[in-house]
Amino acid sequence: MSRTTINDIAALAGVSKGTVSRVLNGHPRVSERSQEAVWQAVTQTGYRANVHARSLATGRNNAIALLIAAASEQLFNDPTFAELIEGVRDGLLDSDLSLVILMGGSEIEDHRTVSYIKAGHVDGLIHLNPFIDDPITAGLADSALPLVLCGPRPPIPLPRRNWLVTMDDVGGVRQALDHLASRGARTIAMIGGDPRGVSAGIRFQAYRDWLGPNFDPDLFEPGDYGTGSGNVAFGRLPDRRPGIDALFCASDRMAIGALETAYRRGRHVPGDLLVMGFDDHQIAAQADPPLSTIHQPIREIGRTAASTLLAAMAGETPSDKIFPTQLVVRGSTWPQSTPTDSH
Amino acid sequence: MSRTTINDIAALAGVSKGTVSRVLNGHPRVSERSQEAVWQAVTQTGYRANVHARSLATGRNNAIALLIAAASEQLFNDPTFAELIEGVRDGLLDSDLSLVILMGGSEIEDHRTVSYIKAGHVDGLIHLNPFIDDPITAGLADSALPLVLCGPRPPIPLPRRNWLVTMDDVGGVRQALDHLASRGARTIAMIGGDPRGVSAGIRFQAYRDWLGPNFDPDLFEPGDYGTGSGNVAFGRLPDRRPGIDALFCASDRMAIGALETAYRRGRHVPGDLLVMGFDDHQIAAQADPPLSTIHQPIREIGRTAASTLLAAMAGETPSDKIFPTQLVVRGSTWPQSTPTDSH
DNA sequence: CTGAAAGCGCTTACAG
DNA sequence: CTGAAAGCGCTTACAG
Repeated sequence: MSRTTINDIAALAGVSKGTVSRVLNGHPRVSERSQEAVWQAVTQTGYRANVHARSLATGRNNAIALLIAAASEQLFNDPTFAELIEGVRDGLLDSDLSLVILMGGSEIEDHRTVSYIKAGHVDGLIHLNPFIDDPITAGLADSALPLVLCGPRPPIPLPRRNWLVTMDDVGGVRQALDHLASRGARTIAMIGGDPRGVSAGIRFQAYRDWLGPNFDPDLFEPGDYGTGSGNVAFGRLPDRRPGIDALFCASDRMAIGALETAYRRGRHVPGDLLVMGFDDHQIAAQADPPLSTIHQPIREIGRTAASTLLAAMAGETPSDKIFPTQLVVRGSTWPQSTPTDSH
Repeated sequence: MSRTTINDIAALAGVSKGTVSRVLNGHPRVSERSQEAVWQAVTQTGYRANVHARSLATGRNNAIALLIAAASEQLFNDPTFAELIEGVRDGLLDSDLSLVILMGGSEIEDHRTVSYIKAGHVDGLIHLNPFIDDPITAGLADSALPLVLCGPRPPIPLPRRNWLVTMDDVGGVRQALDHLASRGARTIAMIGGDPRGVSAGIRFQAYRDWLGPNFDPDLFEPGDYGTGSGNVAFGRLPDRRPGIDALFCASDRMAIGALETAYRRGRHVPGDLLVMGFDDHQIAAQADPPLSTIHQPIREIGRTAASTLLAAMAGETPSDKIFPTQLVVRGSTWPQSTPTDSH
């Protein structure tokens, strides 16, 4: 009934437990004979090393944590996260590290997450969406663990060893606005992202800078990246500021919400309103009309975050990675196409 | 630089490490004097016990795993999961167990998840959405760990010690269909849920049983719980089977997709089509018209799953819990209300 | 109430 | 190539 241990294997294989350990860890100088005997005993018994004993002996955990600032419904509604997580898992696939997902949100949960990490459960960290004043990140300020941020650096102290793997927010915003301008837009409004996140502020600033003297606070409405907030925001903008002929949204989902509201209000896209999203999720291509947007290589960001962390944990010194975005033009800014249901 | 250990605390407090351990674990018989000295030393140094040493000594992990069959985009689009997870976290809040989230999907990931559990990282399991032929559950068939299923029992061998915490699928379906009938529906179509999951089959069967001799395969269309699949499914149903005057969807999101398609096709809800969802998410109340639906106490299911597991881990023998559902009537089946935008 | 000691199951220099 | 032994940092009977 009691679990088989390395001693059982040693006895079965007729070697010392030191040799068992060497075989299990792929140590270079072990005789064929020993190897065979050990593997035979291992498969026969279904033996698995006790991870705690191993960690205690080596000081390593073979686990990394995926940090998520808050587990709101919004988060779970956001395809970006699903893709980012998939990417990270991809990047970990041929390491044997396990991935522990930790979420903040309430004070208790933030505290618990920080505790878990400080208790030494993991060897490295990937933070998916640091907030501006992120309590988890803040709680780790004096940690020696390597941290990879998927997003811009928040303005608070970080662990000493940290890296950035993200995409070029500012460049993406410019691509969108340049494109709208090239399509003849004169008055471009913006619906921004969740202001708790760092990138929402950066995208807003990029928009403001691009407009320069033409910037008008009435042209901007904050959102939370979700469809509903796009609906609401575009319900307000045109009343407050007439003459809007183009709309740039910080996420595809908000753009789709806005599209819906525009439709209900009888505004024709792209006929009398150009609309752009940001993300290039599946939903963008499926929208009616199909949504022009800024493509970000989310999955690759996730993968790269993982490989960067692996490198850092191996003692290398990887570099930050900022991926370029890419303009994707579809019906919502494409005057030629007249979207119809039939045909 | 090296981490403080129990020995450092013992030295600082002037007691043996046995006493330190007793204080830390709240052992009943320790002198005030020792307690104070130890806590003082602990706070002064910021000491935290090494979890691996502790686990090795006690044989316990103080961690449980939350299993998710597959991390598709659909999953992350589903508010049910967010709520369920929140509920579980709620239920764990005043234990000091940590929650490790493990996901399956590909073969590698399923294997990895099973491995992680078998390697002895956790003391208990909560499975959020067992599939009919769930590879993770199957991999754990001979496990001695307690398992709580949030959903119906899949037709494959489970760990010996398992419990169900879920809601009454069949009752919910009947409530919906009875309600539609009471509103005068004659020909009720259904859009079903993700057929990989166990409850989708049960809901379909309940629908079929309810219709009895009136059941017609052409009235049923499978979906995946997501909005898009509601759109698609309701795009097909009326063409294939004229005369449909009511639609029951296995999720609110599919119902909203169907509502959209109905709107575009000029069908008036509830005037010439009654529509019901299932879940009672926020989005149901916000839909246009507001969606009648079947309320399930998701958050409480999550909380109860956690407390049931805690009880099982403490050696008690909790009972299964099947929560009743509740009918929620709104505009989509409420003939009196004529939804309009402007008041 | 508390100390000394054994033990949890591994890994890894150290000799040979 | 390999065994014997020390050590990782805790917990917990066992005495006292």
